[in-house]
Amino acid sequence: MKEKELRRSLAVLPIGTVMKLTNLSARQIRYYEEQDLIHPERNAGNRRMFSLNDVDRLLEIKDYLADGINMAGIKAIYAQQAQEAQQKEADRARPLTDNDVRRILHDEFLNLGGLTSNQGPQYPTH
DNA sequence: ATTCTTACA
DNA sequence: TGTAAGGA
Repeated sequence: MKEKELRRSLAVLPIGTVMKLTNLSARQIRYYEEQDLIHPERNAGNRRMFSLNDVDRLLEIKDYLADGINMAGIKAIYAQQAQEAQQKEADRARPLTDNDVRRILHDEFLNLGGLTSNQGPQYPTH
């Protein structure tokens, strides 16, 4: 199921198409790029080329804005998501250490006592 | 015809 | 954010 993501990442849409797909003005789209909320590629003629992921991202940005969130807020959201993604990536490559096991066992002990309510930190499964 | 950058009676 | 100007 990785061919799909590859296609969604292909930058094949000119700004005019993206404008119709998102109902955003070229001005707004370029401004969001300036704010590093999106990173469309450039073709040989310096024309911006967007991927389907870029379009989704723009629609997402539009929703956040409609909910009253400002540029800084949106940047913060994506910054955090990027951070969580990196954390997940880090856990993927690092096998559990003895300390990890101890911590996991300790946390489970607390959960059994009903001392906590929600999910605590997640650990690699293999 | 489209899109790009820069700038603001 | 819109829009005009001047080039690609």
